[in-house]
Amino acid sequence: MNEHHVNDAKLFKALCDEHRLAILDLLQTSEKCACDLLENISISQSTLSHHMKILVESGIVHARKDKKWTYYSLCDEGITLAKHRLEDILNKDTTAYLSCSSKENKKCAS
Amino acid sequence: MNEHHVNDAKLFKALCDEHRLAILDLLQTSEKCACDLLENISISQSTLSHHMKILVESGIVHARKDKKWTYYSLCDEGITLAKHRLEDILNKDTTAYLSCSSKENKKCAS
DNA sequence: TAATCATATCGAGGAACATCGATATGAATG
DNA sequence: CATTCATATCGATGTTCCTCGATATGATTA
Repeated sequence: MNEHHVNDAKLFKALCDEHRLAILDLLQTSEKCACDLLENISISQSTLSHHMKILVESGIVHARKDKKWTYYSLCDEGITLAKHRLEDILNKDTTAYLSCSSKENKKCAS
Repeated sequence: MNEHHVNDAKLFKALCDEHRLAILDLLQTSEKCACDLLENISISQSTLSHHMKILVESGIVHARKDKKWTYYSLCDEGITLAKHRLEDILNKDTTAYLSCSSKENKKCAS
């Protein structure tokens, strides 16, 4: 299994949960602390903390600690990377070198 | 919970598995039938069929039946949609109207 | 320094998912 | 028309993930 695919799968797993998408939505306008997010999403505090960890580890969100609070914001670098990875995965290769597999024992004529 | 987030989560779930990413990689150069894909990925036939169903239902991949074979290819419309959804989710809102929540009982000064 | 507040971590329960072998379906072939 | 081939579906199993309450941590406040 290609290691890139494993890493890309991890990246997109951060976007697989509806609560995490809602959190990203809230972060679009500005940096927010955990208590701000918690006020707007119907999940427990421990669950929010779990989701924030996944978002931060994906590189899409940045965490900043100040006094008692942790502030979260969208991270430009992670976002750019995610977009590029999606481009690579979904862009058709227009320089295709073969129209089908090169195996000789193929029974399938595509 | 916002219905858009539920739908977007479904879309990105299609990209969450390393085998599905490997399949998309194989489809970049050209349309492939299931047996072509099976030759290049170390999973069982029933598992491949399961993954293809998820990819097709996500709209990213198109399936075409001809005689005994099913041919799969990247679907331009689904790909465009996926890119747009990622843009919407990850693009910072530069027309932000508020720097923080408007709740009055906030204890957090962000 | 005891109490309170914001957040993180832990452990458990349950749901969703990937995987497989067995089997079904439906088309081609001898 | 029985067999083979390509793919889909089913049912079971193990793993991953979301969720929660309880608790830990670490900073602020009375």
